[in-house]
Amino acid sequence: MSLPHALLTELVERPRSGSELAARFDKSIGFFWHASHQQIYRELARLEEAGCIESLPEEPTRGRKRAYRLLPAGMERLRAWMTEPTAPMPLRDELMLRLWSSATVGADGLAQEVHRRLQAHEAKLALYRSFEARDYPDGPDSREAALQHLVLQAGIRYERNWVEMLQEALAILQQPRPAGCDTAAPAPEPSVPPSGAAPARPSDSAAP
Amino acid sequence: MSLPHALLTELVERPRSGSELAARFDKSIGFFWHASHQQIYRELARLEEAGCIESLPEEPTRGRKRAYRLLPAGMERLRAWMTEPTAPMPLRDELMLRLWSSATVGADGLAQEVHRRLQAHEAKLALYRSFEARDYPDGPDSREAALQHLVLQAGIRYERNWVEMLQEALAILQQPRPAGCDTAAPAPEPSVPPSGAAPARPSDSAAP
DNA sequence: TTTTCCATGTAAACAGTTACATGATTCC
DNA sequence: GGAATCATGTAACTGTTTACATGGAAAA
Repeated sequence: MSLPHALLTELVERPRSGSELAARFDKSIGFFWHASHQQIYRELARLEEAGCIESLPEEPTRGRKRAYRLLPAGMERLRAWMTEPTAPMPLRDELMLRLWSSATVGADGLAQEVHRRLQAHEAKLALYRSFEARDYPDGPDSREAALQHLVLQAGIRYERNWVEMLQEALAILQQPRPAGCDTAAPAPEPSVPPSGAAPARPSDSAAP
Repeated sequence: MSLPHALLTELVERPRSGSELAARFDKSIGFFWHASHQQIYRELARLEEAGCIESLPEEPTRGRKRAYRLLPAGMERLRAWMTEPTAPMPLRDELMLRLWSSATVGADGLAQEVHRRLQAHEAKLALYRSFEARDYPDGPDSREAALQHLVLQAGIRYERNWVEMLQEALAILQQPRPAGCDTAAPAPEPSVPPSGAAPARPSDSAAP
């Protein structure tokens, strides 16, 4: 239930249309929350019906821009939300699952996939760092800027984490084989090791 | 589409029942993929219908344990999945969104919430580290153990990231106010400031 | 036997994704 | 005028969560 509040926050500053909001979700807010335009339009309709926002061009027009303005009820809802408890969002990633599976199933072709993802995360890390260099070049920021800077730094750390992780994963996947295939060539893999072959099964005891 | 493959992976070693699988999702796999027991039972039914697994006690019994065994088709599906491309999972967390919102709406009571989350992540970090100390006490692991160790390390890094982040967030939230009002006192917010007023608005230019 | 807990489910609501549709604007 | 693009939607599907229901086993 975070999307409506993300939208309300964006409307505090000034009225915006769905496409403007969608564009902002690809930039700043997108560091830690993503939303497609379909989600945004649907949520805007809900918020309007709930009396949190109002459409400025009053008649519903398809194809023409339609800005929404924050109403007092929306501001109230936003403030109430700020003090509610949050639940930690668990780490959830398919590539991690595959690395786990590869320990029991075999690592055929996985190095290639890991390498692809590594490149993607490196690119994103570089992008975020360029944002940081451009938008926060000087020392300590004001309180407001510091909070937004912190959010960007979270994105940077997250990507850096992935880069380091995947580099280690590559090292493991390529370790038993000699050199020469660390960037582009897919690592040759042992074809189907027997299922019970893994000597260590820490997962069986990985809880108190 | 990762849940079925997570289940299939768990069934490679030996047949397991729904509750056994659910228990494992709270431990090892839970570091990077979570699933409730409802999801698991539904997915097991699907996998059985698809011929990937088979139920050992053949008649469907409600209330009694029901182990599933991996079938060749399931193993095939698992192997095919290992080479498919993956999409990076974007960072998505509600507390980050609130930190962002607090820059424009005000930070009332947020420090309290940040502190609560900080404690939760510290606890989880300590738990994961204890797993690591117990399950991987000695030096370098075998290839299989190294992969599973890496997954645990990813969880550790993820939690450590959060701890560092939230500590900084606390420092920011408590910095400008001398004392006493960092958790309860309302921050006066500019009621609809003119759009260009903020000194730093990196979000407006945070894209190439 | 009654209670309690465990294991297996069912049902409904919601969030998010994908594919597609339509009206307006702009550019040639 | 026609094509391309932008802005706003609709519809269907999948995945996830929440709440509840039921049968069996074990314990009191």
